[in-house]
Amino acid sequence: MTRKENRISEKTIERLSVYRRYLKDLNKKGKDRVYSHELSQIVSGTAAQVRRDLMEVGCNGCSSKGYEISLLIKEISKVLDCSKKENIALIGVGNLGRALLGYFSGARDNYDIVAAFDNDPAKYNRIICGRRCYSMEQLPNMIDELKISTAILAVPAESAEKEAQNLIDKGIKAILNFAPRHITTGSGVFIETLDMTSALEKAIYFSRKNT
Amino acid sequence: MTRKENRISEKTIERLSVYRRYLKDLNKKGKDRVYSHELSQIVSGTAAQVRRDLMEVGCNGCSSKGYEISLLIKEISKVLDCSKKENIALIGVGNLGRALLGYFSGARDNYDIVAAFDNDPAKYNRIICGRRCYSMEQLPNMIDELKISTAILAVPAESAEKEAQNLIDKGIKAILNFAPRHITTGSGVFIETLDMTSALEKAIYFSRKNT
DNA sequence: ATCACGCTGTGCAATATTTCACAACTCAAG
DNA sequence: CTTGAGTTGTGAAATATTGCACAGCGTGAT
Ligand SMILES: NC(=O)c1ccc[n+]([C@@H]2O[C@H](COP(=O)([O-])OP(=O)(O)OC[C@H]3O[C@@H](n4cnc5c(N)ncnc54)[C@H](O)[C@@H]3O)[C@@H](O)[C@H]2O)c1
Ligand SMILES: NC(=O)c1ccc[n+]([C@@H]2O[C@H](COP(=O)([O-])OP(=O)(O)OC[C@H]3O[C@@H](n4cnc5c(N)ncnc54)[C@H](O)[C@@H]3O)[C@@H](O)[C@H]2O)c1
Repeated sequence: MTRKENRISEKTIERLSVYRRYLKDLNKKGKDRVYSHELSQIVSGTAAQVRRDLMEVGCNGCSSKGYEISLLIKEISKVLDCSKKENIALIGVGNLGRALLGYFSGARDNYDIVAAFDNDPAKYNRIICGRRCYSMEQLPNMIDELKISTAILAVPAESAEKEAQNLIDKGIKAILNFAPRHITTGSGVFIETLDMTSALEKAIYFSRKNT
Repeated sequence: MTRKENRISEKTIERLSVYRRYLKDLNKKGKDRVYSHELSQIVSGTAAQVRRDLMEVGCNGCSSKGYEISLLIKEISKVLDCSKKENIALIGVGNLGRALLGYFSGARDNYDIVAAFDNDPAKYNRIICGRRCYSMEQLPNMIDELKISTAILAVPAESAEKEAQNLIDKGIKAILNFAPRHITTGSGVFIETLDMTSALEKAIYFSRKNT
């Protein structure tokens, strides 16, 4: 029994999130069982890959009848979710930040953007999309008070590294970064950068290269 | 000499885009040469990987002096860019769409969101972030007229598949999709889905699992 | 009861991607 | 000129990820 636990890969975690969202949809539509080949279509993979992913959450499938949807949702959630609702902080309430705030605050079961932060005094104490915008000075207190461990970073590229380091210093454990900057971290903090520009340039490239 | 050309991988294309952005920054700062190990830091890879990526664009490095930045930018651009400026369409001018429009229209060298489309009549003909919003009926004409081959899709999840198919039917060759839906396509159309929700859920998951 | 069918779980093969490691090269200093 | 430090280009190894294929099982039809 080494220290190296059964670690689920990043790719699998992403797919589990996608499966769950789809399963919740199916559930609402009244469906109660699903086959691996149905799930495979929504992630453009194979049925085998789906079954492998689902094995990671403690394999519930039954031959010939597929997987029970509500059970699957429960098992995936047991892996993805914390026991209590997760509090998220948004840093940078600009054009993108506001859209994210409107999208992610409230309405989700397992997490919620509970506070927004900006360094523009004009925004302090304003309520934006139902959430109050605080000054950066209030960040440490709020992190402690609300037990925030994950942050969304939507500040300009120039400030991204500085603010990321700031977040890490204050105890944040994961950052979803929208600034087009790679963020280096020695610590065990998880950083996911969603780089829309490179995604768009990739799309443009393949618009010419495919078929 | 088979039909199977020297195809550059998706991952490499993404990194080339990131390198180029960084190189342009360095260039502005007056730097004129760069080593592979410097570039490796901004993509959290190894120097060897960077050198491999750069070989794909026609290896320009010189031992002991590294790569010449302006040449590298030129060579990467030769791979990533089309000869003329690429015209992009935005479908869905909601909260996210407006942010994207503000961010991606104008100011870029090699591409530009030139037109926005929505199915909400209240938005028709309004100028948003400097770009006119058209009705969906005008899409085919604009695609032909402006030779648009890449589109950004920012419509609600329920409409995403339908509108994607619509785009494909009208001749679009690549789609950057922000709706949390997988889009299936038999044809050779390139589809990149940026799923912010699964990215956030991944971050939340690893906020607990790291270290 | 039996059989055929279709699905799951999984060992193993196949790919894809990354890293290692080193020969070859450049340059500056002595 | 020679040496040494430092870098590139790249074959080969190492990993990571995916796909194949089949045994085994549950189900419904006969
Ligand atoms: N808008 C988009 O669609 C889009 C697309 C791709 C990438 N991005 C990236 O997302 C980030 C945000 O983009 P945006 O369009 O919302 O920019 P924005 O300029 O509209 O908003 C930035 C916000 O961050 C605040 N801010 C600046 N420095 C700060 C700091 N040090 N601490 C806290 N807050 C700070 C500003 O006051 C402002 O409210 C940028 O890095 C941008 O490159 C945006
Ligand atoms: N806002 C965010 O930060 C965010 C984050 C993650 C994902 N998304 C996804 O991005 C997409 C857009 O999000 P949003 O917040 O901008 O939504 P939104 O409701 O603000 O905007 C949607 C826009 O699309 C238009 N529209 C609807 N159906 C259309 C159709 N068939 N053809 C053309 N236009 C149509 C609407 O009129 C509206 O203007 C959604 O799929 C959402 O799930 C958004």
